[in-house]
Amino acid sequence: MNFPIDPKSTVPLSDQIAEGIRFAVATGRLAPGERLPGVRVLARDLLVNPNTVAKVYRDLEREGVLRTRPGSGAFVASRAAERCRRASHASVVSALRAAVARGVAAGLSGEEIARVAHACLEEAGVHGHVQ
Amino acid sequence: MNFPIDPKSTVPLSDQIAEGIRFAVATGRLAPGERLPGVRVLARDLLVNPNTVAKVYRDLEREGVLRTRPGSGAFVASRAAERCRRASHASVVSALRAAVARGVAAGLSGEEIARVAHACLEEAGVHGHVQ
Amino acid sequence: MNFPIDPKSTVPLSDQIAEGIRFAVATGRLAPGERLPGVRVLARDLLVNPNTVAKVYRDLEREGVLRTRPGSGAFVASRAAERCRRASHASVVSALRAAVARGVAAGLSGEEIARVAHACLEEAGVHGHVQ
Amino acid sequence: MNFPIDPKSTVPLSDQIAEGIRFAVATGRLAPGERLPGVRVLARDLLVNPNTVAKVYRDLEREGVLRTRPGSGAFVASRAAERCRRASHASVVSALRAAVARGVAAGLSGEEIARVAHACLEEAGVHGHVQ
DNA sequence: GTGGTCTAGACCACG
DNA sequence: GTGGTCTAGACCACC
Repeated sequence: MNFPIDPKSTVPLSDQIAEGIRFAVATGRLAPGERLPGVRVLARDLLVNPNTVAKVYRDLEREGVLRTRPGSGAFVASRAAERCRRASHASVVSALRAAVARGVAAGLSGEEIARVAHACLEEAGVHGHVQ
Repeated sequence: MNFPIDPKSTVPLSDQIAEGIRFAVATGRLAPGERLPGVRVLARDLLVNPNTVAKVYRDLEREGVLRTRPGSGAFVASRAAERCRRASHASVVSALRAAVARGVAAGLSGEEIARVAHACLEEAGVHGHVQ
Repeated sequence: MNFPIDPKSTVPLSDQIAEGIRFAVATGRLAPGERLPGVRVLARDLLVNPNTVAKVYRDLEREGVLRTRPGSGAFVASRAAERCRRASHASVVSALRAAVARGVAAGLSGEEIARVAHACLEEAGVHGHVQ
Repeated sequence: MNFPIDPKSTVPLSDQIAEGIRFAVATGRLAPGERLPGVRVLARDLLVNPNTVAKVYRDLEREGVLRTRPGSGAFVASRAAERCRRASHASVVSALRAAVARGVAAGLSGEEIARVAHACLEEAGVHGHVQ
């Protein structure tokens, strides 16, 4: 349960945190049935207000990703992995689409955008090839 | 002066409009010295409140992209092109970097991310190659 | 008819120009009966829109400082000198009072304010003494 | 957080409020780290619209005088005191310089200007000596 | 017509 | 409760 949060981003903290959790579930870093850190603990880890984390847990419960049992905490729902994989993939696609669109708007050619994307991949250490 | 605005995005309208103008300047679609549409005109075009556009003009003036002369209009500053090119490029790079990071967080391999990026490029019609 | 104008000041251009004329009349640099430069001429000199100068002439006429004769220009009114002296003195006093008040608000002591005032006088080359 | 506001002045309310805050910080009446009154509270105190105060806070944040934390309030930045002292001093000097220049333009001698300045100091109760 | 400022009041995310 | 953004509409000085 360690993911980066950007308080200055325009995307709401709660959305960022929810995505972080969805991704952790999607990749198996949080297994179905596993217990999440308590609201206060996670809030302190992320330097965020407990209310914000509580809202995230509530939202994810409604989304079917978590099940919260009052008094004993929040747990990854049994069917959550597949659901999160789909959501994560869609979110990545839309982020890439937006980034590419931004490059186009900035007047970059496809080659230039591809070159930048390549650099980003290398920088991330995942070694995709962009020619 | 035609760029898309998404009122439902979490990024503020004023930021979107400012970026649209920066991009237009960066690509030369708005030349140094050229006059921008009036606050009320652009506001009507973008289906936005005049105050929002006014704020954008004011911010871009402080940023050195525009020179605004009350009573006569807002104009692209002489040194704006290079400044905007740098800003635009930086903004594209950071968007791509964030998108790739998101892909990594979602557990995608470099190849998968590259494949998606390729698809986005094709979809955008700029035909960069991502293998 | 040469006085400085600051387009970026919050005080309206027309007020600044009107004051410049009042001061010129008060000091005799514009004598009663003398003809002022034409609206367009003064506007070009001051890098200002003719409408603005026209408004100033109108205002000063209503104030009794000028008399405009359609077709032949604007002239300093006969009783204008004394009137302008009074107005100028009042304006100087209020400017000084405001400046001192600002110094007090900034937490400066009377001695510090006096020292700064002294420096300003010397800088202006009029050699008043501030101890 | 008590300073006078003049709604009839040509200088914008927001500028007046910003200066009031800068002065308070410069004189230590507002210490680094201290929390400012909420936007709505200060607005009510000054008989001004909350948006106006919000604009001031935003501008002062950009200026590095405040650090604003959405949801918890606006705070005096740690390095703000020195910055404000400089800004305040500059503002006082320029006001005095302008007032003296005005006196010179009005045809007053250095002695006359100094006498008026003296009177203003006494009137302000700070007892600087202007001879 | 232009931009600049201000008011009034709404919604949102966050503490 | 906090600040941030947006809408709606007003007045002003200037072109």
